[in-house]
Amino acid sequence: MEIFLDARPPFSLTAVICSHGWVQLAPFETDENHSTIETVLELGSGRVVELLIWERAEGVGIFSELPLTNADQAEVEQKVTWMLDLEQDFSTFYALAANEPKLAQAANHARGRILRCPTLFEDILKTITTTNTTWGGTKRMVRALVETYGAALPSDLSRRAFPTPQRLAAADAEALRRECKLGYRAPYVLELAQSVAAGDLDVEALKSKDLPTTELRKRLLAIKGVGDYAAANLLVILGRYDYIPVDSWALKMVSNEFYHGEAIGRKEVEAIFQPWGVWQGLAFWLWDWSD
DNA sequence: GGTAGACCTGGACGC
DNA sequence: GCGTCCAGGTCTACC
Repeated sequence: MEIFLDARPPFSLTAVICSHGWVQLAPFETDENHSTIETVLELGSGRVVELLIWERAEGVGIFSELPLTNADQAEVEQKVTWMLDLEQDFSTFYALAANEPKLAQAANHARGRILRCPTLFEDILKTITTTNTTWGGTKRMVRALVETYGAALPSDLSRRAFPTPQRLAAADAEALRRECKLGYRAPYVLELAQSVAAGDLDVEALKSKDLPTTELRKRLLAIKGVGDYAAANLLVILGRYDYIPVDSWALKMVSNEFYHGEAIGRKEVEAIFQPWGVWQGLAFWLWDWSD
């Protein structure tokens, strides 16, 4: 069956797909032109479905081989709308960016939307697996989590959804360390999964626009394994751009672009983008570093 | 508030 | 093939 969703213009699915490396992490898949997203999703009903998302006039189409109940369809619509940030309005940022040559193409290419996972739980876990490792390591860890603990697609048992908190909560730290090569992150992942599964921590509530960014950051930092970089990365994913995710790559890029390659720290990065105010994280994210 | 050391893995390198 | 070194953020203890 097919579902159609509208997006606030300008919109480009390819721009969302290429917004960062998330599409390379299981269970996301894309085609060689980065024009579609395939993913496997475990729904609240317990059904596991495969979704194919493509761009169409004014929005996206979603294809599911399995027919969906009304409740399943509503959940798919809500999750895809969130994942692709279909309702976001970037007109204020585009007006500011038009005066900056390194950002002037943002509006023309409909850049700004950052690909999200269906749940913030998944985004947090994936962000933790990006810390203190290489991108190759991140991809291995996430693939192993999906293959070991994700629910299988009935029509193709080799394809799995990202594990729910409940599934991960039933694991033990040693197994996560051994099977998924999470290393010292294993107890952090387990603690988060168990807190969410037990209902002690409602991470999905952090998607709320009512929470001030400083409070939201405080709550993210309270999660074991989430430090300054991870919190800023998650804030950008959540559509809050007041902080810059400063990692070693950021230091290198900003140093080369603004400080003649000198050794710099987080404060120097923040000083460059501070004039962008509530948009500084997005200005940093979309900056054209190609020179 | 700032700093040092430990955490863990994989890749690069030298032997 | 083996051992060593290093890169990558966060946590904890300490000053």
